[in-house]
Amino acid sequence: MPRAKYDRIYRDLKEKIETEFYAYQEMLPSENMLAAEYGCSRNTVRRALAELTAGGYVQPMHGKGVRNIFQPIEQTAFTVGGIESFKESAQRNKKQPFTKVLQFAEITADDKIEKKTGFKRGTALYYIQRLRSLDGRPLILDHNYFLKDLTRGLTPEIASASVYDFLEEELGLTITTSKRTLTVERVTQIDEKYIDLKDYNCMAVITSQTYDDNGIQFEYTQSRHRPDYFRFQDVATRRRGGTGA
Amino acid sequence: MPRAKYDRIYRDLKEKIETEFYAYQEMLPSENMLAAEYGCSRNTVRRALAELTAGGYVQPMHGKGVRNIFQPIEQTAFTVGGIESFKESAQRNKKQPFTKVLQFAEITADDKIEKKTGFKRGTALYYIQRLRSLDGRPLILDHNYFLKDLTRGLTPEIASASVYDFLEEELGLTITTSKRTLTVERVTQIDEKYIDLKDYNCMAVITSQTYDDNGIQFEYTQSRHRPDYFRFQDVATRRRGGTGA
DNA sequence: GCCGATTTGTCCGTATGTATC
DNA sequence: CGATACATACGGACAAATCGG
Repeated sequence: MPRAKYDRIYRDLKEKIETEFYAYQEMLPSENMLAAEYGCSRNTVRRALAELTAGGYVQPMHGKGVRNIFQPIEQTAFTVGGIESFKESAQRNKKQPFTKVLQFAEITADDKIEKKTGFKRGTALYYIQRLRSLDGRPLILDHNYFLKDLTRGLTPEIASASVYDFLEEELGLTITTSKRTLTVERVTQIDEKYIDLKDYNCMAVITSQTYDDNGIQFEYTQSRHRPDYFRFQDVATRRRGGTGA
Repeated sequence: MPRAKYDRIYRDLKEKIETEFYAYQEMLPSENMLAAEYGCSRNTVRRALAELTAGGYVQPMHGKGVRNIFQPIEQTAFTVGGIESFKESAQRNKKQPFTKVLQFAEITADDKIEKKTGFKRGTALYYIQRLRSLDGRPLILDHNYFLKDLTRGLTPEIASASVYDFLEEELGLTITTSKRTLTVERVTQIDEKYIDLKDYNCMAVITSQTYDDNGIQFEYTQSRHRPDYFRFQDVATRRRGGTGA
């Protein structure tokens, strides 16, 4: 698939920022310069810059220019960022991933599951429980609920490889947005059974509802991380007034 | 301050979504309809919709329309979202805030502080330690480092009221972006001294570097939350290919 | 302080592509 | 196939902020 022009510009600038072609705190060329350089309109450059801004790479300053504010981070822990499969995250963190499927079942949502996951009572689901290891060390316990209608054909084999690869490449599902909530919860017996927690008595927990490009929620996941190997990153921009986002 | 047109449209649509004028999973009017309705160009509508999309309110579907995917969340814990002062967060969570200043000092950054906060050695800083309570219950311990150059005039009195109000309204500072990292850390003696942790032996920790509109980092904060009253929310959108953001 | 050049911010109208129905 | 809807891209206009002379 040929990429959109703004996306190529975005990637090119991102690369230049990450490799410090532009230094930290340095000004990028003006929008007009970039437009000339890339042979496109100013609007197209602005679109690429907007995405860099949202990602915390640059900071536009009215009347002055656009400043590079990207600083590389040290990667000691397992860093969670955008919507990624475990395999992709492991790759980005340069760790060897391994997945063990602990449970694989087809279930029907009851009232309790509806309240928890958002799937209506009576909906057919796959329920998967997996233990994730990085460099041989078990760190994450995943509980997944997948909407069977949209993920038909899931098997334990796929669950131990990559569900997202299967959904996107085999089923042609387009994963779009994910609403995530991060909390800290007490360890459960299952946590203790599979993960070496030292003396920690709690886990970092990410619960997420993920939607496809039709706006249909096809996944609910609770991902329980060993606390000392967990790190979540985020860039926020300030919105004044209103009720707040 | 007169608001931009796209911002008024954004707020209006957000309001209509939150009050369920548009039902969950309902289609919004088409972009052309909205443009006609608001008396603006389609581009302006698209800008408002883009922000709603980024906030997880709607999901645009190529060739079909724009779907409302907003679901209100229950607010049992203290929910952290965008860049907000403690006062603003408390308001949004409908709790009574109270702040006790435990320490207030003017310091100079040394190597250790530089490594931790990103402020260069030799930089003049304010260091503030505060205990935050909601509805009379102490829940959060904040350690702030403010760049003195940009926050001159800070006092313990301001620290117990609202630093952000002071910075924005008195000093005219414009707070723009914040890079945040979320981890789970062991409790410290200070945590235990001020916060009733039951038998929890860890805290939810948000560290953030905050920038003004000149791209200057003026704040480094470590915010330590009692785990059972902590909740962090986020909406992510999927980016395929590349190295991943 | 003023003026003009530069730069980002907002908004418009239009054209074309692509997906859905 | 045609109508509708979102996606991308262009070019232009003007506003607002900044900076140098």
